[in-house]
Amino acid sequence: MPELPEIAHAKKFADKALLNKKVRKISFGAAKPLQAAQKKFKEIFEDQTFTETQQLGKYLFAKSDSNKWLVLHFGMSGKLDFSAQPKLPKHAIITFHFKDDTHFSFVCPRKFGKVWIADSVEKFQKEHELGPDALSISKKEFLDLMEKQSAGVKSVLMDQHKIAGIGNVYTDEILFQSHIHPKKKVSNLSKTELNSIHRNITKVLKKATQLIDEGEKSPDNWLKSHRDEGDACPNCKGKIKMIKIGGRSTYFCEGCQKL
DNA sequence: ATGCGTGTTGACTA
DNA sequence: ATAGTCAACACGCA
Repeated sequence: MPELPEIAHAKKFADKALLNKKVRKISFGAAKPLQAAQKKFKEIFEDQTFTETQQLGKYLFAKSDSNKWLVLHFGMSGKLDFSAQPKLPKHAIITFHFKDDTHFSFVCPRKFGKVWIADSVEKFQKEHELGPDALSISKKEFLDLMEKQSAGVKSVLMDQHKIAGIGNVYTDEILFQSHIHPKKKVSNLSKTELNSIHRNITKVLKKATQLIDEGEKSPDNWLKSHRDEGDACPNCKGKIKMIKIGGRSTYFCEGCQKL
């Protein structure tokens, strides 16, 4: 589920399913994702009410009346669930039960996700050395940041310490729409190319969020709809290539994306 | 049935 | 500084 657009959608889901309801009880599943003791979660969030959510990149925050924040990172397989069924979803890591017997769960089959308790979003961001949210970064900030980078452009865009929120799939999409090869060194990018990347970060992430909210799939002219080696490039009809960058499957079009 | 490769995450090692 | 490995599970395919 887990890049900025998916988390933005999850935030809206949490606004409806979690906020402004008194938490009567909390239950737990696998322990690995929990970054504090079960007892702590109970002490801080039971008999309290969540009143607001925030997002920073791939992280979702929910503030409780106890003045502490619940922080969720979705890993590769995290999702939110809300239901009135007595049976909890499979792989529920932490579940908040309400008075009317409904419950809200953070579900994470592969257990790469994490759940923290934090004092504030700002403090969490600082402690975890997270960069600015990909949708809040201005063109000037972006250009200043990129000026200091020398690595390949995909690696830089995916680095959460530099910009928070862009993952494997949307990095490929942003570079595809910017007509830039994922291995091109940031130091070799022209001003025009940097501007194009910044514009496409905003464009792709906003559009993707809107599509997810509406339950629509990605447009056919997006690379995201063609993440398959040998598939036809929606631009030039050439063959989509797959290479590995930092261990991640990277899809791109050799014809459209030049080094 | 059985086993293998793959994948939207990040942290760590060399 | 970049590449490789790992973590844990579901799924598709041979």
